[in-house]
Amino acid sequence: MSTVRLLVLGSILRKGISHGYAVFSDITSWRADTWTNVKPGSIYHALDKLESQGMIRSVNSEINVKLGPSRKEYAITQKGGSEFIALLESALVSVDIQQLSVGIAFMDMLPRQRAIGLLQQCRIALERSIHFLKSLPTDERPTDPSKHPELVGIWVNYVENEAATTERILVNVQAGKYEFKSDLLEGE
Amino acid sequence: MSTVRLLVLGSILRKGISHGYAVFSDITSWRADTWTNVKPGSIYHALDKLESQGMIRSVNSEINVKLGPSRKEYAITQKGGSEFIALLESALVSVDIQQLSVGIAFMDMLPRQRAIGLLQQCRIALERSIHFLKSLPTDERPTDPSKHPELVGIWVNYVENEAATTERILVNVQAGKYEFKSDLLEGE
DNA sequence: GTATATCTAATCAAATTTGAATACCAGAGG
DNA sequence: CCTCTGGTATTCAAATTTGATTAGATATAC
Repeated sequence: MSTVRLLVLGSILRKGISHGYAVFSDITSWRADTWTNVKPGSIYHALDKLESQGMIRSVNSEINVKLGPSRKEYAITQKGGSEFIALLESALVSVDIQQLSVGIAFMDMLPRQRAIGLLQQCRIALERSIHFLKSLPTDERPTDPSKHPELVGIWVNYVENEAATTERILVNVQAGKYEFKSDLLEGE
Repeated sequence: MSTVRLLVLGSILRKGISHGYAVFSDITSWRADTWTNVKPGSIYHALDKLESQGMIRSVNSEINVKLGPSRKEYAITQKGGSEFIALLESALVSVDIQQLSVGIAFMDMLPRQRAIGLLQQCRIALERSIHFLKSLPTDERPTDPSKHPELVGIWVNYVENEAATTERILVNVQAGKYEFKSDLLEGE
């Protein structure tokens, strides 16, 4: 699963009503040179797809009429809301750093406890992955690339680093850092 | 650029003559649960494309006739050899860990000095990336996801880790570790 | 000896992504 | 007022990737 749908739904949700170009500039402004190399084409495709699936519906808030050619504006439907949550939850347990990142970006849309639970699951998955990677045989004069010590090393490092990062976030979230949607309802 | 072409060319080069399924099992056996989630379809597509571009040509070494349905076998052409080198060099300077990994897997097909040069370039690019990421503003109560400290943190960590890994490999390669194609010609 | 699982090998339609192109509008400079 | 530049907004064809399916051959188990 790529992150485009999640990014698009999240971006629209944050704004209430949005359109392709706004989603695009949102997303690219969030870029860190590294993650999210999402191209405009993918976004418009995702929008069409999401609309045809009833996840978003087009609205026309004539409010924002200004600048340049006309836009198609969208809002999230109920179904789209559920889809967003589903995608978000699966991103937050992902071992893939791109997905995990997007999950972190939107984790505050979940109840804090739920986010904690998912991050813990993620931790466990990462541990398993480390264990697996460390079990791979290596060879200083590898017959095939898979046995190259540096190659295995890269991935052990990568996953260990991600595990540490996840752990740190988990600790912060558990300690009450950052504002979660749920905090507003119960706390205060 | 994805890594499929590089992986396919590299796999065929290592074997001399190969076919789709062999490339596929090669690649998946090299998997580390993490990288290279390359599906069969992509490989066969890449093979067709590479053949139509004259990078590989089909041969039939009736030598390996055994087991299961019949295969289409391929060998690398001169043009394909150059393409392989080009892809390999660009992978070795990539900041993307998937690409860098594949680059490491095949770096021994370059002269040692060339690999060192490319890894140094990669190091520099990573430093620049770290510098950029660290310059991004963050906010404990972020208005948009890009300012989330954890999100920026993930990427700083990720790139720093990759820089450290690259440095380590560089040191090893400079110290004469691993066998490079070029070593056989000059050394000994 | 015969069903059945498993490994080998490839294909294909559908979905997605890429990259380039198009078009609209506003402001700046001559 | 006219043209050029740059930001806004979307579209589209072509390329690639995905996921499921097909299918041959061999081994296994009954």
